[in-house]
Amino acid sequence: MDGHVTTIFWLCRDFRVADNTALVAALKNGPIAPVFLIDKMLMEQGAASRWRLQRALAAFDADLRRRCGHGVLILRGEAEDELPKLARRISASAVHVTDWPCPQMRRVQDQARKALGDVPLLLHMGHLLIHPRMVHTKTGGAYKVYTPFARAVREAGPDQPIAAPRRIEIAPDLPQGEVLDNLNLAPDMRSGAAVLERHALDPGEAAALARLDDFLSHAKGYGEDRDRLDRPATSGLSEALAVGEISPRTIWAISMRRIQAGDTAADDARKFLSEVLWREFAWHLLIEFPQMDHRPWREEWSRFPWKSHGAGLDAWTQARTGIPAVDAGQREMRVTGRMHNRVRMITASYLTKHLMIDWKQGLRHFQDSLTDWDPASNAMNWQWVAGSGPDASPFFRIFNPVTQAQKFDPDATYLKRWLAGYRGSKSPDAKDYFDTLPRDWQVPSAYAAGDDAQELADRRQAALEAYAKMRD
DNA sequence: TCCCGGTTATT
DNA sequence: ATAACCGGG
Repeated sequence: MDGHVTTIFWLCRDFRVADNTALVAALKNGPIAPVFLIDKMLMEQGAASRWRLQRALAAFDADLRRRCGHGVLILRGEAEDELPKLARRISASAVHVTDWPCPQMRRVQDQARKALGDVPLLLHMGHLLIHPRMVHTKTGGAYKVYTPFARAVREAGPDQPIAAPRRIEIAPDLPQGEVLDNLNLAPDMRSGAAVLERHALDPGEAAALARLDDFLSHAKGYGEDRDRLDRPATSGLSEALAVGEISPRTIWAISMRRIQAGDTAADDARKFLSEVLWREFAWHLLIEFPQMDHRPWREEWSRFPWKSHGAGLDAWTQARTGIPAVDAGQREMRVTGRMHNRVRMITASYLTKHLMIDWKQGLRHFQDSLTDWDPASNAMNWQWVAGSGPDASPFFRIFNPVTQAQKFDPDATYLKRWLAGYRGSKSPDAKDYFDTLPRDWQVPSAYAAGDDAQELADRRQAALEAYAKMRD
């Protein structure tokens, strides 16, 4: 041993230098080969989130070049092939990976580990606030309810984030990889990248930190305003968290510091942290129950008579249900890649309860359309809305999409923003939507207030009856 | 992180 | 007349 051992730093998520335990561990013994893989798993994830991930990769690559003059080695291929090949070529002693603890990634890691043989694959958990094995009930099981889970995490106290490495040394003689500027990881994106681009938030680690700082400086009112469709009260950090441009530990530490210093609205900042804990809860559930994205968490829900396809689903995905809040939300998502959180609940409730269509169909549509797609949050929240998840709302909690809009968007600002022509709206965002439309899509010609009340009531009644029957 | 229809309290 | 509250689903 000469004291300088080359290791592979396999970048999967967590595109950042701060609080990156995999990066620090890889650098400990010598130079690194920072590698990102364009593999089957990546190309099978949703188009919008893949588009967003490419931006995260580009930002990280630029940051790395600034710091050490060398970017990320981008290889096309499967981990089980590419990692052993690279390890042999540069005589790497180990592979350190930024873990992404979802079932798809676990399969990729297992195959890579086998193929790597004597070269160990070392997982570093930077995607979560706290390791799942550190949080369990008194009887040793996983938490199944949010509130005690959140209390347990708060009491355990998340670890402090670790500093960015001072110096990043890159291994010599790396092979030639893909050229970042030539990559188009999301050629299949339905709305087209040009529209999304116009509405995109800045990618990258520095932008995420700046957004957190700015949010905490204006957090007052977040607790109530976060539900308002017409007020920009949220942190806007969901994309950055999904790709790991900022770590939940960093969010936790900075928020707590500012709460203690009296430098932010404490109750609102704490409410924000409780939302970060919902994300955490979703990941712990997915790790405990890997079938979370395709099997009902409560077994009895496999008996529910979901419809799995049909005209209702097309109307829902194509923003032509005729229900203003539902269509507006779908248009917002199509144009920006994001959807207001409450509108996610409203549209999801309408799909599962009024249309009685299987939540897995909605999960798939969101997975393909959201730039902040997160496998754990998406699965948990769909099951929550459908009624089959832990902490689930009982099925009879059916959102009324009309009264929800009246309550959380009293002046119809949000609806006018996304529905061209709605109450005379001429919003540019609403017009952007038409740029994304395939020729064969129809657009509702008008939204008449009140016409849908009876139909909503009838559909609600039908869903309640199906629920009662399921429970017999 | 609900809806709805009811009752009671407040103007 | 309407807001605020309540209980059952």
